[in-house]
Amino acid sequence: MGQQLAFCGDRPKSRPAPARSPDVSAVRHLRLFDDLDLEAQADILRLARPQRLGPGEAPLRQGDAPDLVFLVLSGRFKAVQVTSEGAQVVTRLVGPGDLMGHVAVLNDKPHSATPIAVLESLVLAWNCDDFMEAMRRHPGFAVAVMRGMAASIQEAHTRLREAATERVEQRIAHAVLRLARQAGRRVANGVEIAFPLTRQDIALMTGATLHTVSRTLSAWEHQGLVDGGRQHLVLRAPWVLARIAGGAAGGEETIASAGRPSGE
Amino acid sequence: MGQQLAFCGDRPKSRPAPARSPDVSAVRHLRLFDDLDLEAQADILRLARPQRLGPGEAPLRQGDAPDLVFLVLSGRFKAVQVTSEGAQVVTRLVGPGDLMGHVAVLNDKPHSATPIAVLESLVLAWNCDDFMEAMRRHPGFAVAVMRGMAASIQEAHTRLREAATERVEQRIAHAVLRLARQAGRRVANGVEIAFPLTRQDIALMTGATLHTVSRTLSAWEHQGLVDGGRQHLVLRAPWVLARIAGGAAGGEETIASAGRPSGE
DNA sequence: GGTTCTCTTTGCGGATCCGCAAAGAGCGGG
DNA sequence: CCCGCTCTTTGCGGATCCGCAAAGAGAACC
Repeated sequence: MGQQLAFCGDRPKSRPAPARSPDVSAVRHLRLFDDLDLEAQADILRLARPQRLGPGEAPLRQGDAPDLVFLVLSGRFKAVQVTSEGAQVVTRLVGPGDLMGHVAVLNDKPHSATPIAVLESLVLAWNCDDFMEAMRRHPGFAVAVMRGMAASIQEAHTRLREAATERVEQRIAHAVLRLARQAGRRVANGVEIAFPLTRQDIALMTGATLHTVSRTLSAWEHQGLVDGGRQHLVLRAPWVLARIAGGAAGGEETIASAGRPSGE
Repeated sequence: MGQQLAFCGDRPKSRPAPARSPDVSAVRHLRLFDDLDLEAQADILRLARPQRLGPGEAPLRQGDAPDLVFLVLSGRFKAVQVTSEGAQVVTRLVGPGDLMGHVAVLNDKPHSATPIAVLESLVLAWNCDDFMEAMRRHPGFAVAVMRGMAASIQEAHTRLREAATERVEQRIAHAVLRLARQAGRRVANGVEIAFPLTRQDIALMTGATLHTVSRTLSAWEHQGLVDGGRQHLVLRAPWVLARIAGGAAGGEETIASAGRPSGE
């Protein structure tokens, strides 16, 4: 918090053992550990320290020196980037199996965003030296981390393309569909975004204003495409939203007018 | 040059030695090989095959299955992504030391963009299996690859923020400054973008139209901030452009009206 | 239960920037 | 040397979407 830019090796290598060492069973189902044998998993986990965060809390802050790497076990975070002028963006949504802080550690630059918990969350924290050492000792781990980064790059480039070529309504459609894929839960009327999400959040993800997002969602609600609510959203007709995202003008489209939902 | 693309693994593991095995001296100055000893460098290079591409040529194409990974030794590429509707974006600029195709290989998905050479270029190509094997065998190499990916993520997120929060003129300013940093060459009147760059290219990088870019550059040229030309651009007053990028309105700004160029 | 706060909705004017159109300018090829 | 190509410039109308403003709705707190 108040600490100056201090690089990752300032802390003594042999620090006191963490309160409780996390159990392998907590992570073995994550794709990050797929390729690793039990011994490697245990070796990596031995260095990790569990940490719990409530909504609104952040494990690290934009501008901080990169000293820790986090793995999300449960819960969800939104990574918010703030410019010097005060403008904000949500660069990505972080869920179970995703890492936080590794990009800054690898770049050896200050963290470029603040991941804010939107749900009660459980994470594992590594000292960044330990994290790098784990990757050097277990190449399979390094490759798994890279896979996650590759997915992150693809998503960023996809959003970049959307931002450059699509109108606001299409971008919002893409955003909510992506949210449904990443954090959706099947409910009676459709797919629910499974964490508190404000219109403002969607605006920060799409480069639109709060007002435009509200107007768009209202219109969709009148057409029966979504169910809105305070920090709450249910997609009733994802396939129609997909058509809107794909470029169909949002005119007089209704649930019935486009292909029905066969498989997901 | 005219050789066909072969799938990843189609070729026998112990294939005949390439026409000429690339020399370690060609890559040892690249950051990608910084942490590796000579033996490791040689081991990785042994599997690589050099390839030359002229302007307009592409080592791989969007939609192709990921079978090869390329390292740029010299020259430059622009990565172009095309949507099904025909809209285009330039997702990134690739120069010496950068990789191409690795993201798709790691994701095990088709390539999401086509890197088009804008200069006579020399690259090294790995069979993707060999590339993965090299990373597993040399963790330092894997980490170096990751550093490049981390930089790529940061740049993408930066552009995402710009696209979401800035006006066109600011985005163009940011884009040309980034170009100058990545591919700039000091000349008498300022910094020259050292490869053929059309207004259309800048438009595809900023999410603007060709016309708006042309208008903006014309205005800057009248103010003496840049020297334009066919596929050609020289930044005469990068510090003023930096002010514009930072949010200063592009009104009656001249070279003299803002801080002078002390250091770079 | 009332108050306060955040979040959401909706209206309206206007700046930005696209989209179409057409004419100039540099460059290579026949 | 002229032709044809691509790239660039410039004008103009109009749609999109922001920015300001203000009221309504839901949840939390005392």
